Amino acid sequence: MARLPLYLRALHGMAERGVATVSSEDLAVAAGVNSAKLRKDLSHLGSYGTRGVGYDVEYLVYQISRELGLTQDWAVAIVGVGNLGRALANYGGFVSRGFRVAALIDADPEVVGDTIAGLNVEHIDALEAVITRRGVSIVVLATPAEAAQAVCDRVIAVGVTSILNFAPVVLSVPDTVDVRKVDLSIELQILAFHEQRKAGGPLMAVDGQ
Amino acid sequence: MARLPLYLRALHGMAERGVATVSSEDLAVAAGVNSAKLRKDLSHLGSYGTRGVGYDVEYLVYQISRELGLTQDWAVAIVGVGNLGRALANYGGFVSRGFRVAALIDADPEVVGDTIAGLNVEHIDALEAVITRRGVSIVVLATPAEAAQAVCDRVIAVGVTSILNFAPVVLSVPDTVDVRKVDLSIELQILAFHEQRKAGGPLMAVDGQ
DNA sequence: GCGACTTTGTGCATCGGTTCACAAAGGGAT
DNA sequence: ATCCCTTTGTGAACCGATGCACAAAGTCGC
Repeated sequence: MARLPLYLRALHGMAERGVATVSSEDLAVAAGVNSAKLRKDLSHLGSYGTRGVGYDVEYLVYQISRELGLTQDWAVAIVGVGNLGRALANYGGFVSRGFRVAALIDADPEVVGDTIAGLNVEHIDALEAVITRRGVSIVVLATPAEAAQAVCDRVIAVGVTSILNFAPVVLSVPDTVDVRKVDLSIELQILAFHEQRKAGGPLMAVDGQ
Repeated sequence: MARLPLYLRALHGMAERGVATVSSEDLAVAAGVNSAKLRKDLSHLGSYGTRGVGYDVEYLVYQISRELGLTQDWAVAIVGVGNLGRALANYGGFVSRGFRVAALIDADPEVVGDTIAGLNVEHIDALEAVITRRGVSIVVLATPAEAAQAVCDRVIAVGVTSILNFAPVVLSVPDTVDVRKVDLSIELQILAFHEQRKAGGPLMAVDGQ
């Protein structure tokens, strides 16, 4: 389920604060979900709590981490080292959760060779070689929209099946490949939509007759 | 609906390529959705196509833009000018869709006073004043997790009701306020989860007995 | 050891969204 | 003008997710 990372984050916070045991109700509040939903998620995942007590925080952290595959180390390549790619390379949230930025790749000769976040930026020509050699299994696309599909095709050709796409295009991929999309501009547009609703809905413009 | 921005992007591309009219089927493919869903979305929004022909691209662009509120100019403030905040400030995708970055705000005296993307970074003490004076209606939170809730409370207090949150925390807000969350680390965790599934599911570890 | 209380796990009803499939509507050719 | 072909708009079945409510299970105090 897509909510497990949310639970995991809440649990990590509790573990740090020394909480040993937590009820579904409390955890649900911390994660911002319904408690029945949370219990169903956890039961579906096979983990057991103790009736009358709750869930053991440590044990649950371990179970969810294992389910999510965070007990292993994932090598991530970031393609496209513009402003966004740079920010991602420096983002601390990746490392802390079992993800390791293993390669930075760009097409701009101006950028290739630079050192960012301790990594050497490599040329797009070496894309396939770098991915294969470093065992990269997840690729982050932070390229311009025009370049995204081509890069996508190339990384799929060398066996990558998980892609996080920041480029504002709909990637076409075989259905053996998972793509997750983050489009910053779309998020803002959705907010603007709701904001406008609050302000009284779309104006009653005299439409084309 | 949350899919309107997707349609809009596809339509913009078509308009640029000189396409005058488009069928629900073609547009659905371009946006990566089912054609019946698309037709239902569009009909629900009140726009009309022509049976036997399809939709007029220009007209549809206008209708959707109006529905999303993109005919007006939205002032956005970015709070937290770290790597991510900087990337967002420089991101071209905002401006091109009716969003204007009207303010950059940070707490770090080292950063305050810098000019980024043509804007002066202002101090967090001036948060309320800046938001009010510049007519900011959407706030982007790119602060560390610890600071997010406090900033959130302050901007809500001066009337902001739309927040785009990049900080990895669950914000607690009154339900008159819309919050959209983008958590980069969670996206990667979901990919890792699927990736692991493909590789044969969680290992059959000898669990705690 | 026993009873009252707490909390999990889940059956069931519900709900919203998705998809299918088709009738109604319009365009174009003859 | 009429017929056929294309495409929309939507009724209805379907599906998964959600939330309620409760029985089963286990703890804690006495």
